[in-house]
Amino acid sequence: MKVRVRFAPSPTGLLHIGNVHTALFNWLFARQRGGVVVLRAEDTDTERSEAAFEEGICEDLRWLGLDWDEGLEVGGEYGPYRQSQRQQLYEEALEKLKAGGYVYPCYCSVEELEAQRKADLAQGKPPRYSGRCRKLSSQQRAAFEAQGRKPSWRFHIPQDQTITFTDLLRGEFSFPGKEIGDFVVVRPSGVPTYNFAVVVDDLKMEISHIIRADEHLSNTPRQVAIYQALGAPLPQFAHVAMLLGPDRQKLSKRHGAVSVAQYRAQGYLPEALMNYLALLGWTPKEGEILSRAELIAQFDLSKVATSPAIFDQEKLRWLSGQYLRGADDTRLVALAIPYLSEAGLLPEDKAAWPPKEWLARMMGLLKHNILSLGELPPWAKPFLAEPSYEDQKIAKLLSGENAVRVFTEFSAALEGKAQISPEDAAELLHQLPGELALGAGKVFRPLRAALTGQGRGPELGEIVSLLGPALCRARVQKFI
RNA sequence: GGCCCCAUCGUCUAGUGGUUUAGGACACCGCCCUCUCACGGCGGCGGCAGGGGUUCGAAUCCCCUUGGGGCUACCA
Repeated sequence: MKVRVRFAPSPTGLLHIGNVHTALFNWLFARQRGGVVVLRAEDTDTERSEAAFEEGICEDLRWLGLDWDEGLEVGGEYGPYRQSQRQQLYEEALEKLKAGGYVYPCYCSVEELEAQRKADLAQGKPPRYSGRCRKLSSQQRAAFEAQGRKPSWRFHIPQDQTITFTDLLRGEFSFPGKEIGDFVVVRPSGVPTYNFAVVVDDLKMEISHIIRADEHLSNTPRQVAIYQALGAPLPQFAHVAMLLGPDRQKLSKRHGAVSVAQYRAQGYLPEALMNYLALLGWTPKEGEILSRAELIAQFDLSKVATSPAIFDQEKLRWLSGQYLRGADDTRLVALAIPYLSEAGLLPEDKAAWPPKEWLARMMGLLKHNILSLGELPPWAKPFLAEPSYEDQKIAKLLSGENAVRVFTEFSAALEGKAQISPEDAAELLHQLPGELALGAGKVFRPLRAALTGQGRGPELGEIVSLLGPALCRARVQKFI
């Protein structure tokens, strides 16, 4: 069987980390099986759907490296790929359901239904639709129509029917029809509801495997009933566990950053995010830090966990650091530029920027100090701008009793040099304590303070080499 | 309220009846490296939710309880 999976976000907001988690599993599965990934927009919620959100979602998916073969922006033979443009298909499907006697018009207003629902709940009764419009005579229907009421269409589930299906991860399911009330399939406006549209789309698009979060598990029998009414075979279902926040509630805005865009903005590498997401609910046979290709090769849908996982920012940060350290320095320069510019550390005129190779050396050092690019600016400041010396501890180091001697000796040692390698700089530095008859800390700490205005950072020898003898002397001489 | 799903260190998890003094990773703590903070290396702390069964033997199988989550919408 040809593997066709789909990712079907609703464009009502930014790409959510929980959604992208299941999107990733779909993608890994399809890529591994040589299948097709379809991207479609579920925009039947016309109130909240926006074109801008759709574009943002596509952009974030691409950034993450989750490409798709068919659907939004790329087209394909099964289009259109936006539910709002598939009205014709839903109407045809509805006609089939009408012809088969599976649906009936319901004239209840939203207010009436809401009141009934509240009343049921208050009495401790299950809030299920009473089914009263099913028994309407044609005269009664005509009367409602005469009042100008437009009906919604409800799918009837016989009380004695049992709906069964198999989940790839969880086995057999069997739901008695009496647990499921008659549900709306098409609104009075003619717009289909999710449960109906999703089935029509998955069917028409010949989706073979529906891999989604388990919040959809309880809705699956409704969808199965529609498949059956339409005389269609069932796809394979796989309900993976959903992502939770630290408080074990469904991951939401309350938990801080929950959109891909936010992690992107904070300067996480896409491969780090992908790797981390893959580790949530699935464990590789070997290793943890895996490239895209390794993830695809090792992924095993049947081994995906059914218990929910908490999204742990700390581990993401660690992974991000791992990827940063392993990243190519030239690439890091390109990625860092927006953050450096934003912080005012690069002139607007590109011609005035330090050479790319020099910036690459800088990134080669600083990548060991950060976990995301967003943390870069403070560390980069001494290299791209004049350090500030306001910090009390720094000021103390600069005015320490031996500081002037250290600075004088250091400056003299660099005199006449146009440049110096990290190794030579380290060598030169290590001779200073002996020459001055001082402890190493008494020499290096004030020097670091004068050169960077900070008490921490890369190795001093590296700093001296990168800054160059002239700048180093100038910074130190201010305090002599 | 009804139905469904889930349950191993704080977190992600390995584990599918004996090979387990329950393994790894993050976080945390300590030590080493060192001019500092990191990075890196080494070590430590820490868990089978509870109760019944089944079995010669249970983290692993069954039941109950508890806890968490989801669905029950003219949201998706």
